[in-house]
Amino acid sequence: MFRAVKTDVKFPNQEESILKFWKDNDIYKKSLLLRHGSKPFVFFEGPPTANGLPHPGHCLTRAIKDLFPRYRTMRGYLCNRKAGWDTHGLPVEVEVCKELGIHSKEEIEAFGVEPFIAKCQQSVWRYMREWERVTERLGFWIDLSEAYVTYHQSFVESVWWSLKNLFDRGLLYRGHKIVWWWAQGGTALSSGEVGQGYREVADPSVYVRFPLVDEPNTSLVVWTTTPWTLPSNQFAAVHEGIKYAYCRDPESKDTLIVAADLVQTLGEKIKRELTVLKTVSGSELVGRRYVPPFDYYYSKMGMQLGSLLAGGEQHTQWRVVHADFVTIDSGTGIVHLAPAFGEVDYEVLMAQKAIFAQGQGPGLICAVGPDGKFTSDAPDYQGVWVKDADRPISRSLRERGLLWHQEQYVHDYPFCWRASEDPLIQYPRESWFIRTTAFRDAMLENNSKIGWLPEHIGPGRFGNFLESNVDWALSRERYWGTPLPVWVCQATGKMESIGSYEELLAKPGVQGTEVWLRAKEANPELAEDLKVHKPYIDAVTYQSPFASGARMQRVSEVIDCWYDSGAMPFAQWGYPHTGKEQFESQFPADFISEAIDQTRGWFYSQLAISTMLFGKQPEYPHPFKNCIVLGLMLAEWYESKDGKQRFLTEEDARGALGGDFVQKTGKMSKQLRNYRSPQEIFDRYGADALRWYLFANQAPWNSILYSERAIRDSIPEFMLRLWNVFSFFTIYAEIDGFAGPSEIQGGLDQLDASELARAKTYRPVSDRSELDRWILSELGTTCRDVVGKMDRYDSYGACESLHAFVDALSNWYVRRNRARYWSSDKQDQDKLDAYWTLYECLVVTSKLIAPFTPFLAEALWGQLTSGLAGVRQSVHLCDYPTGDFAASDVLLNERMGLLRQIASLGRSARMDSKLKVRQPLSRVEVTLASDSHIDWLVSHDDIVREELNVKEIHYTSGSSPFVTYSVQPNFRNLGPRVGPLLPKLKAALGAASGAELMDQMSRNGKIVLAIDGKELQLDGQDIQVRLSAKEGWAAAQGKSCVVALNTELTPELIRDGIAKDAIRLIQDLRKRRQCNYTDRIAIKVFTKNSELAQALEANRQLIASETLASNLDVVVLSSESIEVGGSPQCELTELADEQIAIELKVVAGD
RNA sequence: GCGCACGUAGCUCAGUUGGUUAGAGCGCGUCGCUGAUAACGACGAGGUCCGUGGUUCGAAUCCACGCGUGCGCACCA
Repeated sequence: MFRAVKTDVKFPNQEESILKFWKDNDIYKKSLLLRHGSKPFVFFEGPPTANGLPHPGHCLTRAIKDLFPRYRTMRGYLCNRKAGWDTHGLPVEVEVCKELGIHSKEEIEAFGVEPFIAKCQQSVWRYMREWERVTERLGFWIDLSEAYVTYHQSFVESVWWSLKNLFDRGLLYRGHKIVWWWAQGGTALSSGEVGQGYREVADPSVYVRFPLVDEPNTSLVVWTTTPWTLPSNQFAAVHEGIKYAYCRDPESKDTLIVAADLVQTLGEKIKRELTVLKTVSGSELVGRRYVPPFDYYYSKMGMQLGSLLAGGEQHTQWRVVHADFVTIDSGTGIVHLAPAFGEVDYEVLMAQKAIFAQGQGPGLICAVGPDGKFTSDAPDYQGVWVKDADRPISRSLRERGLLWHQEQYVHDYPFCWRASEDPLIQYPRESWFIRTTAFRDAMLENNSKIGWLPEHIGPGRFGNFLESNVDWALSRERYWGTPLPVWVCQATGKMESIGSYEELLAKPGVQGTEVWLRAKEANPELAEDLKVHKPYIDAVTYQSPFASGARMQRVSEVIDCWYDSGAMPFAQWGYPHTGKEQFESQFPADFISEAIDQTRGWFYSQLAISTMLFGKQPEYPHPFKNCIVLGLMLAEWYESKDGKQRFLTEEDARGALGGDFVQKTGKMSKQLRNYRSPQEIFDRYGADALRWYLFANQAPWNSILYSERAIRDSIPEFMLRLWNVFSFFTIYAEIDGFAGPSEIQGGLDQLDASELARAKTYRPVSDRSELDRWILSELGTTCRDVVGKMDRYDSYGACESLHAFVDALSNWYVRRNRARYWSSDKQDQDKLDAYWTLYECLVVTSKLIAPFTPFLAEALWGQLTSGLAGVRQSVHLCDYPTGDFAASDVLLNERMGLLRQIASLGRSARMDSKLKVRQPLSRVEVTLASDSHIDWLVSHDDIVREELNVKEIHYTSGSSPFVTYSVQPNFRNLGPRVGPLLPKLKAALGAASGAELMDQMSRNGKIVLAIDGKELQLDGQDIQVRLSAKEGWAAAQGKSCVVALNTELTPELIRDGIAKDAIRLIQDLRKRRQCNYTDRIAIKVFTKNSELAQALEANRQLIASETLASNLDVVVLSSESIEVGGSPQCELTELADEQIAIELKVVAGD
């Protein structure tokens, strides 16, 4: 038995109770148990950091991450969902520093590394509760209790294992790298941080002469925007393929060498004509020696020679070298190289070093200290901050005649994002790298096999990123992170890597473990996991295998926390120390999803690590097969026009500013607080509303507006419409005592059609009325469509399908069928068919929407199956409907679509002629372009008659007085065949009489035309016929039909219209008097107009039955007033422009 | 500066391998329905498909250039 539900449902409240139901009954666990042993669908959770509050963007990723696992689970897969938390790294340290009111490394050291990391460890859980609440409230089913945590010992050891693997294969190395250095803060910054701080500035740029050693009065001219790097010059670079010109400058005694193509540009710059003396190719310049502008190093090493590996000797530096990156886009085509202060410069140095015998090549020259000030190497500038040295250096060059030209150069330059006055410099720093460049091709190949959504990410953004791969700078000179598991022999400097804590303890002569033990003793609260962290792990040393008596000591660095996240596919299981089985069954992932900012983050770290560790075992792609790359979520807010009041909600703006405000959109910003907390959305509209909005409004990779109004608006168009259908069903099912599946003998499970078919009153679909067959056919089509789309990860398309179905169900099936539910015979088979059909639609729909709006689905399922023994406890324990239970009838769908179109055109025609639907009309003429569906339409004319309230309907596909025909070529067909003749053909067809052409076609089966003397035969497939309504008719036209109304009103039609109006008035009265649906009433109508009375009398039967009136009196009053005795049951109103009074009395309840 | 994406109605977005009348929802306007009822529905107005040029019988769709927006990369000396 069904209980009527209210239409004013409060979704948020309903969701809260469903959350409780899920929790109390362990539904999520059951959904997994149910699929025990099934084919796995593997999902990886990209770990969020829980040391900040979750924001709306996280809701988007979490909603998508929930959708597909739920769907696959219902499709019969086992989808484990292990949560995870990213817990290491600079963001955590920064957060703790803020709390402590410190920020430099010295201050951290002073505070103490030990208490510092203890604070870090605690801080990562600060917002855990909020995260868990948002996760749960959104309906994101994921196993939070089994979450992996990147600081846990097992995770750390797993990372160690992988690093040891790379180390042993020679892929993890220590090297110098040029990093972005914040000199004032004494630390390198990550590329992300650097990217935050770019700003446009004007820097001095100088053109400097480098005189050649072996060619008197001849100089190279180089250009640089960082004069302060000149004292550290080591090479000048040219490109072998570029032509260089020897030129004479009238104001310079030297002959100058610059790129030939730049001679003119440079001449214009200095406003003097440069005369080209000769040109040489770059390769002829390579190897030439020059005198650098400062002799701090040159004076000592200028003559230094080194032995070449290839034999012979060469000067170690201050030579011209070739470099690929040299272009003539700017400067002079000759590049000053200061390897200490530029990454590409540094690479050149390394390459040069490599051609010399060990120890014979050039070293790195660096006249600047880590504090960004010149060292004693450059005594003239010692202690001067590099940027402050630009000016004196230029002056010195000018004084010595080396400065050929100087100008301002405007460009973007990075500054510290936390101290925005401090420019960053590139600076050499020793750090650890992973040789990812050796795997560039492998990563590209692996990438090419990944199913990216949208597709262009693969070859586009991600592929490009891989193409320009550089070795992964792994180490961080910080505190809170996975310690780099490399121990160094204090005597020989030889190193080895350790793959686990146990392995470490098994080393000979281990010492220092007591540091941890003592700390733990002193503070038993300390998490056991901290023992593999700084500073405890640093204390552990062992006997060196490389030199007797020497100790092995860990290097001081921790690693980039992105490595942690990229290692999660195996580290989440502690693999290979533990969890071998889980790893093997849960790798690679079938599906992951994050926003596009993870391209260089988690997507890359995963792919790189996986490719390096596992190669082609298993086959590519791994570690993930499919990835939905989400767009960024944007904020929407309102502000006053003068911009004084900003970041308001729409409501607040309206309240505070009247209508005088503007809507703004932009990036979400924690600082600006330009978005509302997801919790507010949950409380006001519910999680399903948010989910549906996110899924159904655009393809997931588009950026999406987090708009409260849009979220609210997404409710009525789908969820509420479905709920109203459900409510309709329950109202009548209760009235009629429709038993539904409770009458079924034997076991019930998922209420599939086969189970329902066992009910006595359930008839085969083929025996039911056409509308029933139609909606079930649409249902089957929808199931297949949704499944096909979801299998392709097209959630947006699936929502479209679901939306269209709910629309058809609500706005056609239910609307056209209402009368069937009102029939007084409770056992009427047609009525029972209607119930069963609607019931089945609702049951299947609740399953279909379960992954999308899990709460609404659960609410529907719960009430549709209430009291049924044996039925699955939750819709999420059901199998997803695939549509194979009902043969879908494409022809029927098409025909019903046409019928709906005809109804719509009819309404349009009525609108045009201002004839409301309640006024019956005598006749409708429908003219169709083709006769293929006419017989069917004729057999269904009752539907259209009722829908359009007309007495008669007439279909034709032949000539019609309401319609003109025009014939057009079928371009798709004829295009390839007649090509260039098409425009003329089109014109010819247009010029001819449409009716005549159609005549010809029906007589001969073809049309023959001569175009440009060429005869063309067109058959039925080659033309398309268009209809249009002739002027002067109340008609409306669609693509393939025209609907025309006979607008003539006879007295009888007018009477019928009056009756319809009367019915409506009485119904309205019933409602206002709060009659029950089943109450019988007695009606008295008072009027002075006898024609009106006649109209009512003539339709007495109809009015009485429609309004459940057991008595209908029409009283014609002759007196002046129709106000009758002030009876409380009597009401004054208007009917057909006449005043009347209606008295309504309830006679009996049902 | 380079790369990737995007640019379609007032707003948010769809638009299949190019096919000649470009769609949806919201908003707006008009109206209807009234036994789902503080719900619902219909109809309508509204478009130089960013611009220019090209390919083609035919371009929102393909190509080139430009403009604008977003994101990423980058002192390419």
